[in-house]
Amino acid sequence: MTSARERPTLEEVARRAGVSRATVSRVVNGSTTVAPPIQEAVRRAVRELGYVPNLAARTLVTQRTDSIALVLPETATRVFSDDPLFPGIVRGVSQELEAADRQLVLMMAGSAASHDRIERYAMGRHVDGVMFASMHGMDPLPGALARIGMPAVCSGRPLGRPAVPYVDIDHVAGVASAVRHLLDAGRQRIATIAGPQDMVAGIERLAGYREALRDSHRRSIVAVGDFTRESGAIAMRHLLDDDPKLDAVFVASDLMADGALRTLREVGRRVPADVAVIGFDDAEFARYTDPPLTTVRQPIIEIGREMVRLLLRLAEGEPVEEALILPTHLVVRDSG
Amino acid sequence: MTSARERPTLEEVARRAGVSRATVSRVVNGSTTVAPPIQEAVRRAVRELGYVPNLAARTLVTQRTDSIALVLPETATRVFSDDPLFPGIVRGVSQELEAADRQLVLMMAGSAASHDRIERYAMGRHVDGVMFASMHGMDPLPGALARIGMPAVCSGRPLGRPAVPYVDIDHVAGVASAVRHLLDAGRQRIATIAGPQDMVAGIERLAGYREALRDSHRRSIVAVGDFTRESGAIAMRHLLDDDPKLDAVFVASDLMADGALRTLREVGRRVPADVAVIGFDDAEFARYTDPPLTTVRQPIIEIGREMVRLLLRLAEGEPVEEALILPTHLVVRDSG
DNA sequence: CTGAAAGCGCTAACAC
DNA sequence: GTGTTAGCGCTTTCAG
Repeated sequence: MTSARERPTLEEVARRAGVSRATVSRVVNGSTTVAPPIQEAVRRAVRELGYVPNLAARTLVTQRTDSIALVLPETATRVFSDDPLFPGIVRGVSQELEAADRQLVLMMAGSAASHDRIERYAMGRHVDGVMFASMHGMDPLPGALARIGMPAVCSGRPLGRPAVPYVDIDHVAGVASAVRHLLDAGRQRIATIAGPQDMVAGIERLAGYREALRDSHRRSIVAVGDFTRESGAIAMRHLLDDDPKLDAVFVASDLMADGALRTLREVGRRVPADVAVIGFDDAEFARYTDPPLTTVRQPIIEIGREMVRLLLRLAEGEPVEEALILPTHLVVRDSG
Repeated sequence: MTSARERPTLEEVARRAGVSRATVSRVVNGSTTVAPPIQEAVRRAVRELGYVPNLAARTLVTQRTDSIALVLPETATRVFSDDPLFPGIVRGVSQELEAADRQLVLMMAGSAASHDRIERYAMGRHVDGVMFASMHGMDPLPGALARIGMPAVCSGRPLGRPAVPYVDIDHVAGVASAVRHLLDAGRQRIATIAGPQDMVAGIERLAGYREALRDSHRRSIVAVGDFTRESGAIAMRHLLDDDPKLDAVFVASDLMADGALRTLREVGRRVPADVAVIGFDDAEFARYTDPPLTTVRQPIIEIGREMVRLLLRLAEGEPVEEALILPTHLVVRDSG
């Protein structure tokens, strides 16, 4: 079915068209400095031979591939779970890359082995730049790439000293707006379900909560989840055990908030009458939960787009800001 | 931040280690025929210089990239929608590729421009092989790739004369088992919600339905959706308009079946008392619909894995079967 | 406007 | 075991 048919090279096209390799190269790459009749002859030869340029050869000399990687340090299962973050980032990135006529190469690194493979891939200059999203812990890869001159950017401030530019949102301000809203509504015991503490979004949102509560002299009531719906449901139970009288909970993601809502329903607490719930993300489904979720909106698609813009400028050698912090805002619905 | 720092080449490493390029190449590629002390010297030079092989150069001579593309001719939005097919395929493919230590590059082609870009990418030998899933209409790309000797496989029989090997399921048999189940339960008026008629899964499942009904001399009642939940809900309304007395419906995907369930609930029909519903896919959520969905299970992860196996053998030049048809089986739950 | 020639960085025979 | 050498297929000065 698939034969190892010899592929024609520039050389052969040139011979057939009766010109030099250089001329064929010019025509193939759309140079205008070639006489029309010759252009035509070359094009015909290309067509007849079914010539397709060898990208590796081209890359070797031009030092560019016109493709950009987006690496998600997660398993495929996780990336394709119901977490709305991944689709949002990918959509934003796709849109912007499309506009720049660059190929998006999506890579998932759920294991150490795949992380290594991606490292070789990116360090080997198989792409012109690399974007990271959903990073855990202190991944040395962005820094390593930057060190060898490979453009790299992150979504979410990298933990540790940021070695590459990043775009993130103002987590602390976002959480503050949520907590303030709860306080204004007269809530007394405000708990939180935090995200994983190896991710900056988890850490910052918890910090934001603590800070906001400290300002109003309340005590923190904390449970930690991992951004999945299930972990939210479980965390809510813990919270209820810890303080049966809590009357509000700020949840670090809508998915976890949905899980929390389920638990509250199961134990017979009314939302928002007994317990107010505020999520984070403003995921599509937050409008359809029962009751619809009050949540902190983050411009997730915009994050994807900004990453691309940053990366392309970096690749052009232009100076770029160290960080781009996008604003969030509270979307009030029925849950709190 | 990112400097265009000169990257060391084999040459420089060789000079520093006081050996030849060939020796460095051997060490880097793990050849055992190098004396241990020299190996050590080379490794040190590599480390000190931060040498990383240039993949384009390597590819140019070896003619391989160790990466494989999975192209999904859909927009990112669609790929990351709630359709469980994409995650399943990607998971199966990832697992198997991981085992083979190949890099997966995922490409989405939601527009004509991106389809073109992918064509250049694949034809240009940026990858060692290409897998296609979720194909619409008669895409010429798989055939074009095969023609230039680039290994390619599809999931789902390509429309038209298949130019490349493919793995698919036995749609007709799967549907037949569902319809037979309905018949055995004494259902009289069995309708169907078909999938899009530009996709083989849509076409075949409808054909299976027609065939099964013809055998039992019933009349067909057909509405067509596009595999989304929403289209299932709408199609169900049409069906009810067409034949208010229908007492069963075979739906070509679980997502559409879920939409149909919603419509039935809205118009006050009980499932399965008034109307039996059978879906297709055995998606995870089918267990949690109200009522839980009877459905035709297809081994979706296995499809992904088999695609990879086929592709790798193809790439090795081994002979492969034209098609691999995986079995389905009915999973009976409460809906019908 | 076109061609000749010099590599891009690497691997793989083939000598030594 | 290790080095020498000849390219892989392309772009890009530089002449003409």
